[in-house]
Amino acid sequence: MRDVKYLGAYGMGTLGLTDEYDRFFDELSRLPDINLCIEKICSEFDIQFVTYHLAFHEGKAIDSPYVRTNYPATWVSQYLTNDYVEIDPVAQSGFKRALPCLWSELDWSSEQAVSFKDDAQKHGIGTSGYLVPITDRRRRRAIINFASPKKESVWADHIHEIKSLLQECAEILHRKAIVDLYGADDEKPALSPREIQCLTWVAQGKDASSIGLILGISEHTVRDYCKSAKHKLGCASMYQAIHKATMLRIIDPDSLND
Amino acid sequence: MRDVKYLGAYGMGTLGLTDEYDRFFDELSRLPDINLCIEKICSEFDIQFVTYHLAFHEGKAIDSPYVRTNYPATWVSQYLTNDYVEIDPVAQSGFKRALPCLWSELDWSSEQAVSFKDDAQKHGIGTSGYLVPITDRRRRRAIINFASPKKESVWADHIHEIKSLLQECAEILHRKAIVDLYGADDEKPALSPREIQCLTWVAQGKDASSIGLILGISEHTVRDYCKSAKHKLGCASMYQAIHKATMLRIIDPDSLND
DNA sequence: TTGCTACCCCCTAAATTTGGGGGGGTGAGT
DNA sequence: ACTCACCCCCCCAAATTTAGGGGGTAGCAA
Repeated sequence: MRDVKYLGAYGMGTLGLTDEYDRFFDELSRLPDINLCIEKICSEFDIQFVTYHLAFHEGKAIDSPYVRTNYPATWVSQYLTNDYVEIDPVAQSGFKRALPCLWSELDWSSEQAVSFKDDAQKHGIGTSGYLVPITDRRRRRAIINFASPKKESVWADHIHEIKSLLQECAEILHRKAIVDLYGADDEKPALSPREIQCLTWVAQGKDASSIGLILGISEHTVRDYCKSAKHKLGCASMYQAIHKATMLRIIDPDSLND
Repeated sequence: MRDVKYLGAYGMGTLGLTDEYDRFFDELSRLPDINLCIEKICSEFDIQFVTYHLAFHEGKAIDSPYVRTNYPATWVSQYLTNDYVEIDPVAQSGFKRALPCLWSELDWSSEQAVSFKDDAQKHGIGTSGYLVPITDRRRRRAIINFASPKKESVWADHIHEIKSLLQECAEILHRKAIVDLYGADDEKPALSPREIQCLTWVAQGKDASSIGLILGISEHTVRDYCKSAKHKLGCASMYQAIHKATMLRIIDPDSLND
């Protein structure tokens, strides 16, 4: 492993940090395979396991998360065939929250979470980890996890120094995954927040005037947002727009609780 | 392994066969765990691997197929982290077709399929297998696979004798999975074929009169189906009904090609 | 036989959506 | 200074949906 320097680590913001690593990130971006990226990240930052997990494929008929990891196969298999994604606090909150955090900051109190943690340890997964959630402009959600056998206190310090670097790594992984899945980086319909809100309320069964009241805007405006959303999605009717937005998971009732 | 008798196997229909196995199926149904069922099925019918795979959880935020298998962990992991579900001819056609078939009857000609098959063999999966797809009344789709290292010709004969027994096993596995996931066996909204058709066309952006033409019924009737579907789904508006039906995967554009 | 339910089919008046137009305003990026 | 995307508001005629009201059949169970 080459010598690592963490300069300007304390609250310096992204620029000071990533400048030093421009070359590293550049090389990382050029790797042909996410698995290679994962290896490179591990050796660069003294991390044991890195996992990239995209919540869903858009509109696929078969549920299959996009997962890339260097976890041992036994653990991957165990995780899948026990539906641990429903239990794992890291996945559960990771796909909801917006900010990165240490695994230790999450809620591990439930009985299920405890036995999950035990099982993870049995499979050689350390209890120290760092979670970076990503929501891109097309509302795809992914979580990137960095895991280590280090003691929590040591790990927390380590993370504190490299958190913005890991954020950058996470974003690179996500970009690569998107390219892998969809070819180009992006292009498609990106609805505005208001459009999404209106569509979501419509999908909840509200009519334009109620939505106007809820959002504190005119019902005409609500209709305008629906109209533009429909156009952006390239749909012939609002029904189709609702269907498509649901398939693309643009409509997400959870977001109404914000 | 206890002595197995396959009587009345040739075109006898289900009754003659399953009667002999009433007790076996009864015991199978009572097992507390799908994995135990899988073991029992393997030893009863001289099968190496059994896999149960439900295509999706209804309306979950995170894609996670429900999989239960006795495949080796390395293969499960490999399958997941290489998105083999997108390649595997068994999964691809299994989630579309209605009738069981031998793996050998599927299309393995593509380059991807060939390398997939090679990789499977490297992980100890034989090339002989039998696929049983299931679509239940709530339109959930599952595939159940029975795999063996036997030679194809021997395997085909073996399957020919026990196919209706395996069908029954598949259905038991599915019922157990549904109980596992949703507690009770079933209850929810079951839309009529016409209702589903209308909803699906609406979600494609068609209006009532076009749908009437397509289905060869009056546009009024189309509206009636939409109305009753909306009521069955307990929705306030058709938009909500489209959203819910999409989440529940009742709307499935694939079905329009039938 | 009755009664029930699920499916299938049609109609009309009232309400709503659609698709077109017209105005504003802000902030970010070039 | 410009464009562009977002945000916000309004109007109107035509088309569509909604929510009632009618029918009918077939199957199943009491």
